[in-house]
Amino acid sequence: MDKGWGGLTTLDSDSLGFFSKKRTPSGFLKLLPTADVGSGSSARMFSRIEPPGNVGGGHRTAVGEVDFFRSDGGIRKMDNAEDGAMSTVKEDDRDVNIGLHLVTTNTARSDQSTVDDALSSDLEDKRAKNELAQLEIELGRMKAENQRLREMLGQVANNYSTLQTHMTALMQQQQLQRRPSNGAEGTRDEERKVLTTKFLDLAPGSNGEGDEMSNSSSEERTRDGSGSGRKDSSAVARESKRVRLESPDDSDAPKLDSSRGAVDQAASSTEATMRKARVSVRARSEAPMITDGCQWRKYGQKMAKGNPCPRAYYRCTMAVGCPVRKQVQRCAEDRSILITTYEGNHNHPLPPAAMTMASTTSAAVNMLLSGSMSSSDRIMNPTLLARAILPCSSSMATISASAPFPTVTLDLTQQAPNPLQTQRQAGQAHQFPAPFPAATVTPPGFPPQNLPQFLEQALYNQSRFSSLQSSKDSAPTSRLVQHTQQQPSSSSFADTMTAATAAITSDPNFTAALAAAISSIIGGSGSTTGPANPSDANTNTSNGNTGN
DNA sequence: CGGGTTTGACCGGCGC
DNA sequence: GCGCCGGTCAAACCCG
Repeated sequence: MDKGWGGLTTLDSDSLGFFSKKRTPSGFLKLLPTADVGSGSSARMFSRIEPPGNVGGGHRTAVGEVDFFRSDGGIRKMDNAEDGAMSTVKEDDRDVNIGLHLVTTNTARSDQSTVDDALSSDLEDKRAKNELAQLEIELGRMKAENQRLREMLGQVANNYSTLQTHMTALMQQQQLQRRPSNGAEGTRDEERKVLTTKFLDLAPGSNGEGDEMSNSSSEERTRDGSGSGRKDSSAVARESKRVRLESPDDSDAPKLDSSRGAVDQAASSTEATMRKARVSVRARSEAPMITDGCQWRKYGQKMAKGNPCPRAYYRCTMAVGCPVRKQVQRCAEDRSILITTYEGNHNHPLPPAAMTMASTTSAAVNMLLSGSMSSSDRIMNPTLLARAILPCSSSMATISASAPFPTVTLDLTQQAPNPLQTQRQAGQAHQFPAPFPAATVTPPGFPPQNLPQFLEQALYNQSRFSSLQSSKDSAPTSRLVQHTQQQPSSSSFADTMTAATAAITSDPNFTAALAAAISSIIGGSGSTTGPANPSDANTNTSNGNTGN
């Protein structure tokens, strides 16, 4: 099972947990393939659990002790149902979504005992083979179903993320309008005007231009390059040409939810700019590449001028024709800092683990690159932007004017000034609604309910880092989890934020995890999927790079 | 054997 | 026009 599916794996494991016991005190239980009950329903995962001896279907089953069966109307319990294991998955000629029969095999039948003894060895072999075959079949079916559920959940998360992005942007805008202007801000207005003009020159078409964009990413790219009047780089020009050749209609790429319609339209104005813009994430990490939930294939490496460390080029391989590229390079001044620059827009769903943080951070990215946040605030209030991106961190977001593309730099390497200030900032920050539905299953071994779920997810990512490290470093590195577990269950959101901030700033790996989460959404306001690259395993960073 | 990485070659933009 | 530079390609290589 894919390990990169943090959120979904937990969901699956939870769902499967009930089915995971293959034995009862009295005998085997088996998962059998679901009968053909159609497709498209997440509830159609398992059909029945049956004793191995009944595989052939002709074996009379003992009295069933418990027999849950869910038809369209719900679950009913059939006590002492005879022949329960072979109960059809149809009921009243209607397909049944889930049938779960728990039938024990502890009753020996005296009338068949002699025959059974004589044929016991053959039967055992056949049973073993049948069981193996059935398990393999079921495994395959479950994998397929699992994948389908993941896609569905990813789509739901996508839709949720997009909606939340817009809502957060609106909230941010309202807060800005309500904020009374003081003297200090007045002095900054002049700077704002200058830099606003500068930024607008860098990122044209953030509002009206995108409305005319087509749905084709390649077309958007091409038109973006030529229509803006700016001279685009050759890379983008060739890129658009190649993308058009590789996937002229994106038919190969997994489609997002077809019902996105309105949301897509609302977001289309920002996507064009986001696709052109780059987002650079600076994070301390000893690993060669931060884990961001996507799969990347390295396609080149160059020595960049002015940096003794090579720059590696990656492209997203989670979907055919995904245009997203990223560059990974260490900072020349501080080689413990990993600079990851993302470009492009995913054309496939994002993994839920990344989507959780993504839904939080995409708001700021959208604010930065769309018109929902005024340009002046984008430029001159990086702290606000950073808080929008990471409400609990002291990260800074800056915009580079010298880069060929508008480049947002998220610096996750800086430390929180002090706890009080952090708390105050956290209090001012929006209380983002949990980006994931409350029904999301908490990952195993994870702090329960109280922590805001995006932090929870981030911590879960961190736990993944830790688990990866644990192969090298035997000491469990669940420091952050311990921090959060120390929080009183009734603590307020701000208190939790403060503690989380302390945890964040004290652990470089967590910084990297946050960077990874952020980066997973960069270039895509929507979407994607996939296991983390196994090679992305972070190395041990317990050397205290953050200087704490 | 398939997929990922490495690495030299190639291409286009840009500055002089 | 030339050289530098960033970015990409693709054959060779590596690895599980």
